[in-house]
Amino acid sequence: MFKLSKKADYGLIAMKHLANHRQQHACSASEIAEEYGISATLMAKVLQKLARQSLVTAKHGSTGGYQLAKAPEKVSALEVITAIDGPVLITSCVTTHGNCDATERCSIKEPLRRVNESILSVLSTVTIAQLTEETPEPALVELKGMERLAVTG
Amino acid sequence: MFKLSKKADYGLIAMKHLANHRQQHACSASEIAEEYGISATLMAKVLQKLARQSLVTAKHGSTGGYQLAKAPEKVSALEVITAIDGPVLITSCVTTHGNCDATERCSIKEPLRRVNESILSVLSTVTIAQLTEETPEPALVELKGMERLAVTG
DNA sequence: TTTATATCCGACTGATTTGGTCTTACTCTA
DNA sequence: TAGAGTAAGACCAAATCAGTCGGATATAAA
Repeated sequence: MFKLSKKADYGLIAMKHLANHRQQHACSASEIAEEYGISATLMAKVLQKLARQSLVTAKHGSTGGYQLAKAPEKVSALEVITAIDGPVLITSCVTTHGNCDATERCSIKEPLRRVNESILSVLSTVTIAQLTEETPEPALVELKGMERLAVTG
Repeated sequence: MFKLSKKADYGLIAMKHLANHRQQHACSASEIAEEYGISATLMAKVLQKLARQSLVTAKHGSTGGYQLAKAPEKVSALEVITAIDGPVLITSCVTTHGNCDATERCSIKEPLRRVNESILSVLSTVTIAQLTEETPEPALVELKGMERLAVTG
């Protein structure tokens, strides 16, 4: 398939929640989990990963919880996704070091890499602050040559 | 994760191969499979799916094989991918009918749907004909507001 | 200092998906 | 008619993923 893992989903939801409660107290994992009907331990695990990548700060102790480490306008969706799922690579051929077992034979590696970069750009353009239902801007990207093709999906 | 299935990969490779041998005879599944070091039966399966979606035409008999049903400039990568893997949906929340189990609580459904559409646009812009190593155009898409953010990946 | 609360971390399990194979039937060409 | 090839579905094994559990650690309050 071609989709985010549920953990990445939860990560985005959590980040959005923290952004909304930025001014207030730190939010505990169970508090966020309860609000969206997600297992508390699973949400904790997701938040731990985000903390390890310094996207959120964890505060220990009885009044502890999580808070955003940066302003929500400074955090992209891509950062959250890679923090949880690792690097975003659309094909097995396109790895970080750029090789697959059929490097010489595979004829579409380079063009797919470019497609991959385009998708990275889309994801890095979207910030946590923009993840609201009432985003004013309807289109996030404008495609070159879009008039040639209609979106078939 | 966030990547294409190998079958979709193989589908793109096969389509590209058929595009390159367009003028010549029809290519059998085993011929393509051998060239790229892929199992023949697996490649056959992939090609069968493509044939069912009318992306390629199958010719039976001893001189049979597969041929492109349309010009390579008229077939987008998105068509090939959806033919093999089904509809492209980046999150579990974003389904074709548009619901998940936490519809009311989930606060990022609509923005993610827009991100999804952007990715669909990217994939639908790329054609089989463009899947060559020596594509003249370096950038496939141009992003609105890209100057605000650098690609972190 | 003790106790309660909360995060942290790694190991573990069960279910789902996916890559890949095999078998059988069908279709066309020579 | 025989051979080459496709068509289609069942089938298996490996990898991945969602979600859980338990213990360790750090903080705050009594």
